[in-house]
Amino acid sequence: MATEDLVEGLRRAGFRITAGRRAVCAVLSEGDSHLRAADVLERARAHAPRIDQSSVYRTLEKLEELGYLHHVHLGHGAGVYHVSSQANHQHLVCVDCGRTEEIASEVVAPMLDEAAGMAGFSETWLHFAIQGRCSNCAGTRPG
Amino acid sequence: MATEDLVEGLRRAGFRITAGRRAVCAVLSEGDSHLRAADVLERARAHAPRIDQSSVYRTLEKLEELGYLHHVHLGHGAGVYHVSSQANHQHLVCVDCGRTEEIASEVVAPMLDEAAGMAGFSETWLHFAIQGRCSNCAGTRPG
DNA sequence: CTACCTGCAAACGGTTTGCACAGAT
DNA sequence: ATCTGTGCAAACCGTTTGCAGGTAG
Repeated sequence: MATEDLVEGLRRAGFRITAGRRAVCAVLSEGDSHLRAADVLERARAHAPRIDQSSVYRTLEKLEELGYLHHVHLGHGAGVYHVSSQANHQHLVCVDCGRTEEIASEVVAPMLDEAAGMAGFSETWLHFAIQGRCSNCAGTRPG
Repeated sequence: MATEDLVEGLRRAGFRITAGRRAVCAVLSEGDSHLRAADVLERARAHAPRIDQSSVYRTLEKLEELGYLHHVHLGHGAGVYHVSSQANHQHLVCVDCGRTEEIASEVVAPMLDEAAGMAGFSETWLHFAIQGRCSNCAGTRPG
């Protein structure tokens, strides 16, 4: 998604366009997944040097409310942000070493939708974390 | 799982058995899922009034290392603890209201195992969170 | 001009850690 | 007697909030 699409989305929702907001949009449009708020802050400062973390959080929150963005807490640390249009995928997180692998959506989406539907849920985020033990760590510990 | 099983597990692993550790084990053996550390603390104080949160965390950590316990961060707040033998299930978490529904494992386990296996993961935790929008909240927001 | 937005700093909730003492072995 | 575990308090991380001043509209 292009910077201007995000900016325009904010504008249309009645929000003012500031240097900081534009910077956050620019960072998100770079295409990287799994950005933590701190990453967004760091990169946004390349465009808007005086931007503060609070502004980053506030902008991310607004973009998320508008549906341009999701965030998940993959492990036990900071949440990671995704622009919504990026290819859907799931995460496998190794509980031992923290390594994460992605699984393409097609593998799990149909089952997820069905399971969610049974409970009356809709608009399931096809981006979440499954915990497990990766191949490196599987042998090193009793279980 | 009975209190004594957990206590015995700690003992066999070389840990000393204190009133606090026994209290945490007792709480966990009550059978409730989704206990946050703060819940465990509160209930443990019924058995060991002077126990501190730090001891609760330390004991939970040890039980988790021994494989008796898992914990997950279902939403954006505190993590919840499960004793491993409890019936496996997944969680649907509503991103709007926080309501959580459980899905029995059989619905999703086969697919999960397959997906995890493709990435070389094993011992997948069949307990994690899927985010979505519950039936109550689905209509109230553009999306 | 006047809301809205900002940077700053401080509060916050959940968790972890350093310490000196208590207590299990 | 020894050394692990404890309670306490303070640090910590990620996130949120109150505020007075700044700026988009």
